[in-house]
Amino acid sequence: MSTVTNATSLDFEGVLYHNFAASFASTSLPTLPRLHCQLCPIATQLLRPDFAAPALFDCRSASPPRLRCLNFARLPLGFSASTSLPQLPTTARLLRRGNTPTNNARRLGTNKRKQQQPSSLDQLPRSLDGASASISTTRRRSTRVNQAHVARVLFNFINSSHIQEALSLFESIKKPDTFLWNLMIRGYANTELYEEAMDIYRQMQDAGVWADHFTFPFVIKSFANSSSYEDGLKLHGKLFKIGLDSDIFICNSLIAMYVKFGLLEDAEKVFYEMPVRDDVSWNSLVDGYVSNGEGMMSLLFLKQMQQVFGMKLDCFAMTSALAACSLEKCLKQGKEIHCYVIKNGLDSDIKLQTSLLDMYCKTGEMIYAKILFNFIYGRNVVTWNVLIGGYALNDEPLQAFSSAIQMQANGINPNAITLVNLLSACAEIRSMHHGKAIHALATRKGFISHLVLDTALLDMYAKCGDLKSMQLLFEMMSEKSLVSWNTIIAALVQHGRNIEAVQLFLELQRGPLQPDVFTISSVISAYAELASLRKGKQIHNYIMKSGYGSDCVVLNSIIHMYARCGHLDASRQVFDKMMCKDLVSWNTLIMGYGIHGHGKTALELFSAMKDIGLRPDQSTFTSVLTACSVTGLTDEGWLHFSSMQQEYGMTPEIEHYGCMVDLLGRLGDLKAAIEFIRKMPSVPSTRIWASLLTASRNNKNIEVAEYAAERIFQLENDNTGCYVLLSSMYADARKWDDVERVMSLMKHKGLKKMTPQSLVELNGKSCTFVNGDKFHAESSRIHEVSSILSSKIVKDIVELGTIFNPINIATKKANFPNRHSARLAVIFGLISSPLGSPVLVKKNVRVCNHCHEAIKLISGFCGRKIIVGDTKIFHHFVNGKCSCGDYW
DNA sequence: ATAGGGTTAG
Repeated sequence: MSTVTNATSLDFEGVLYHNFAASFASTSLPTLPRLHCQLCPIATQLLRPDFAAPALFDCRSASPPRLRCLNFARLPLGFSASTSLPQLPTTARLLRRGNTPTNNARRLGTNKRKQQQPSSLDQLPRSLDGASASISTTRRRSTRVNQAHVARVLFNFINSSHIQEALSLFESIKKPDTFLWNLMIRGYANTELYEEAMDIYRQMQDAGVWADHFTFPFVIKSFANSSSYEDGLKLHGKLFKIGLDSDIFICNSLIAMYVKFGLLEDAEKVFYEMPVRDDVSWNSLVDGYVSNGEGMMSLLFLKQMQQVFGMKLDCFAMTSALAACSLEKCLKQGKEIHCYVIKNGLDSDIKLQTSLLDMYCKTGEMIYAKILFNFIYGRNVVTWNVLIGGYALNDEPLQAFSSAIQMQANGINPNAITLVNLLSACAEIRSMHHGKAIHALATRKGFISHLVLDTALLDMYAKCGDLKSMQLLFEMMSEKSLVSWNTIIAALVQHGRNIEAVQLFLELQRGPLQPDVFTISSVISAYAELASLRKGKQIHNYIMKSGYGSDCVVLNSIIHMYARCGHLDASRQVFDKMMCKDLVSWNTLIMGYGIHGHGKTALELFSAMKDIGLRPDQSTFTSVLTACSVTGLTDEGWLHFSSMQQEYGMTPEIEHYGCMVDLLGRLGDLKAAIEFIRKMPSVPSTRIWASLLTASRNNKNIEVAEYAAERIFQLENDNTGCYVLLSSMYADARKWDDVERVMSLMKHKGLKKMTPQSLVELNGKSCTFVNGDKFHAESSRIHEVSSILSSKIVKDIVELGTIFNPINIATKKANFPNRHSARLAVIFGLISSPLGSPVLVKKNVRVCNHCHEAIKLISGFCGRKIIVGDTKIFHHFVNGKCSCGDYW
């Protein structure tokens, strides 16, 4: 890719250091040697006698979590936590187990062979020849001795991960017994070669050798990790038949398998029905809840485990519990666990410390995180990655970069995940420059292709607005996950390329991957812009029937979809019925009321939201300020704009400034608007200049319009909307030469004016109109009514000479305002629907002022409510007035 | 001989 080659000469330290030198200088992560017995300040605080560790049950959140009942009632009478608690203390167990292989490869979906560890076992034969030789010597002795020796050799091969040697030896054995088969299956399963493990198991069955209680845990693990759903369920049935379904090891493996398949109820069933449980059984379920997104359930289960059944939490339980706290943003509970960790002297466990650090990062407590980080002994690349990821997540991209530099200064090399975290920091600050540098670095370091890294790159290009690079990279990716698909579908929707988004969605469905809630909510948004209420309702129905009907993310996008389809009541209904409203649900509904000009209702919702204890975020203020600007609530707008800074300590973003420019424009004070833009702390973007252009259009100020347009063209010289708006302003001012100049400039640039279209829906059928449309079955009636209406009520608002150069007026017939698509659609809606019912029209471009004026009059004349939705807002025309207050 | 754990993308 050219984008990569341009930047390959850049080097990590160089690029980052030069660009972030300032922030680097101010960062002072201590490099002092630290004693790990030294108590960190957080610990001191947590251990103070007056620190009341909150109960885990005290999980107060604004929206009640989805909780299933903990079904301890299902347990047989006299149930105790365990009848066979582990004999070994936890630390000893850990030591005994040694370093288990990381499961990164599994999670990344790669199935690469693990690097073979150098053999440190002296008793191991140097080569297979040696092994065969020793076998042939033993062959002379009795068969029993021979078998035992082969078993020992194979055992050593397996334990030292010499799988190839083990296989050759295994294949040379005439009739391997169950133990030898088990060794082979274990060897493959423990080196993440699950397909091979399953293959050996099948061969074992074919050979007619009985599998025993040692065989199945590995087979189940292989099924679980290779997503062999059907095989897994079948195997459970078989275990029941042969009476092995109560073995503790097998049950624990089954719990883990069901957890991986996302079948929590089945995992619970195994747990409740197994005759004996140990800490692994409990921990597997605690972890099962978290990894399936049920953090609250996990914490409750953990509390029960501890309080009711008197189980002591070990490192595994606490790691899962911390993940649950991160997921549910339960800082108090996280601190309680931190407290527990310190009291039990577990603060030397690097994995547990990293989990604690992650919890503080995910709950947004970066100050705590940094203090803790400084006190972690033996920080590794993962510890650093968590910190860097924390900064990226908490809107401190510069800190993320400077931490990466610090990390290297401490002699720790970045890995692919470090770069993933840095890419999200680049995306955050929309810095394509740094994003590309990291792309180049990733290439040089040989991290490409890495599925997650590639996906992070997709996201970075998407957020920085370079959809071309994004699509190019997507096509080049050798492996794509659902997240990769979701990233580009969401990006296309965000950039208004809805048709392409829907096409990709259909393409995705043809492949092996199944869409999830994120895919579905993106596609709902695409349909919301593309299609109609009818299509929207169909999708709503489809979703309610599918398993996604109670998902918060999906329901939020349905709220958005109905609002965009002009059906605000439906949005409200969905919102009211939602069991799990989150901040996004509120933001979406407030925005819905905002774009429909119901500013007061939007503000009422905003206070209701704050009353239940939800803290507004940047998007909430975008919704609130949009509502104020669309409805013209100037005082409220300024009030909320300043409260977002003073009360909530937020830095307003471009969108917020844009809303304020809209408000100033609405007052007609263009000077104040320009002054406001001039004083903005960030560089004004197209969004800002477009607001100024709109303001000058509404205030008929050509000079300011030219100034704003010039700025827009500097940033985006292919902004079609800007050319069109400018030329129509020149037309209104009868500056025909300028009209010609702008239009020919546009033509010269190869830009095409978007064909205005209006869509009206009747009896479940949607009809699209273009300007001067003659192809509709009812065309003649529509034009007839149009001319009657024009002559009766709107004749004097439009003089054709004011919008077309008299010279070529004859050729512009189709574009006469009384033939504009919006007018045709409105009239068709009026004559085809029952008297009194409202008419809804959707436009793909903004409404022109002639149509706006005309539709206002038509609504008064017919006594009908007419709603016209454009790309930005919805105009509600009632009794000759429009909800937008004639400013849009 | 057997089962479970930390970081990442929307």
